[in-house]
Amino acid sequence: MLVLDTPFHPKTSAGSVPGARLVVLAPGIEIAAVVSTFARDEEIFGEGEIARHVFLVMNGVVRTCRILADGRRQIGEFYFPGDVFGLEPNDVHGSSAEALAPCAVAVIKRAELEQEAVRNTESARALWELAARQLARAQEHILLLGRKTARERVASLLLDLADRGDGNGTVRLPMSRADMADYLGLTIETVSRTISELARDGTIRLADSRTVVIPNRGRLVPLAA
Amino acid sequence: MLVLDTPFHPKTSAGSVPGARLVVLAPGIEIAAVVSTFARDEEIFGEGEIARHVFLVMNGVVRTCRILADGRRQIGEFYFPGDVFGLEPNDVHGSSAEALAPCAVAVIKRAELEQEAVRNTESARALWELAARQLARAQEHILLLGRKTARERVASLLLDLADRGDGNGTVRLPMSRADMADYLGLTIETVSRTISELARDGTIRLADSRTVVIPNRGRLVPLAA
DNA sequence: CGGCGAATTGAATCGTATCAACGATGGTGG
DNA sequence: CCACCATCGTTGATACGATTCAATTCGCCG
Repeated sequence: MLVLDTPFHPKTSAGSVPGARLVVLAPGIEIAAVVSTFARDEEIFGEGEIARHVFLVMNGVVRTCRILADGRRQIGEFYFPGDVFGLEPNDVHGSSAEALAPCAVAVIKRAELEQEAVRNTESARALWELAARQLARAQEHILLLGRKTARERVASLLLDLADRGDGNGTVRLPMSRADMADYLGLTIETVSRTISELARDGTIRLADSRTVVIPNRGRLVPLAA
Repeated sequence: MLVLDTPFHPKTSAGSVPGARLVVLAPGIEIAAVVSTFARDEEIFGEGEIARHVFLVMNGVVRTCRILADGRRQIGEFYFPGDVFGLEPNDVHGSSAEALAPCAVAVIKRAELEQEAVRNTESARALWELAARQLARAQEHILLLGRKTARERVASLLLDLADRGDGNGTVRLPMSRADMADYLGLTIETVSRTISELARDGTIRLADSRTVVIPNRGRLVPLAA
């Protein structure tokens, strides 16, 4: 369940929302939010819950999941600091969201956001761009799941993580092999084997199981397509 | 290539756009558009082209595709009359779009649409909902591609098509087995075999290869999960 | 040091792809 | 109008990539 009254000391007061601060949802949208923290694997919202809020990752990492009746799980997306999640067209969340690692999340009231979009044209536009950008990422994910081999999927994820990290050639994997597998539509074992193969090739190097060094990005790129 | 000056006799004149009519992009967005027609397999826009327009299917069916260097193809979505496609966060189309069957498409200038969103708050909201709804469909597609078996994928598609069609139990498949395969992340042969199996079970009946009768929807639903 | 979850590795199995042949369908031109 | 050809769909045999099941190993925390 979502905890809104987590202890928190605001830097700024936003007036209308008690205990709130202002956060930058996107270039051009500054809005009142309450920051909540979540422990590893804690649920932020569940599939089917009423979507009263939109969320912004402050730090840590979040995953969204869908689960089939027999337990098969698919991760829709990983969200890093600065990313927005929980945008919904309906009033119900289509996926659940969980903290991959301990994290802080800005919780924005949907009603608040919609008012902001009405007040400010720039905000409305930024909001649309946010949704459209996520759609573009989803299309990339669809291509990966529909048509790429295990090796290509793993290479694609590593490159994506590298691009989202701090430019140097070292990628810290914030998620377990299980999370990678459920994102990539594979099993834990296949992900593990594939990473081992890439390391044996010399395409990557494993400092430890969660730290990948990419000595030559140009060598990994063709493997991702 | 996109043909904007296709011969067309407008029902209404929209003033600012010559040869244009007004179309309903979504409940609450009425906007000027020029209707263009496309032959089967004709490209409406290509991957990487500047995204100057947004499109509304008037009749016929459209598919969006991504192609890998070696020719592997993934269909992102099928669009039916009333559906909007070509929404892009960047200024470049991330997929190509082609007419699955001969079709008529309303072509809306992006600039025009953005002006409308600025003028009218309702339009801005509807535009956001459009993007978010497509995102929800993409998430469903991701679950299908990442975690469902061939049988579940085919069953899911048939149900989806049934729900989008005219309520009775007969579904006309507007696309080839190849298109179904590229949407479902399978091969033509697997799609064909799976449909044959469902027919052998009695779950569906094939009037002809493009016409599926679903005598008992309740029997197909559990097969889709 | 012991124990527990995460990750790796190996062997056997299974689902889907691939390769190949054949049948059905529809459009075209003689 | 019908024969022809191209395309689409179906079906069978085989191959292969990823999964499953099982056994260690690694890393971390008590």
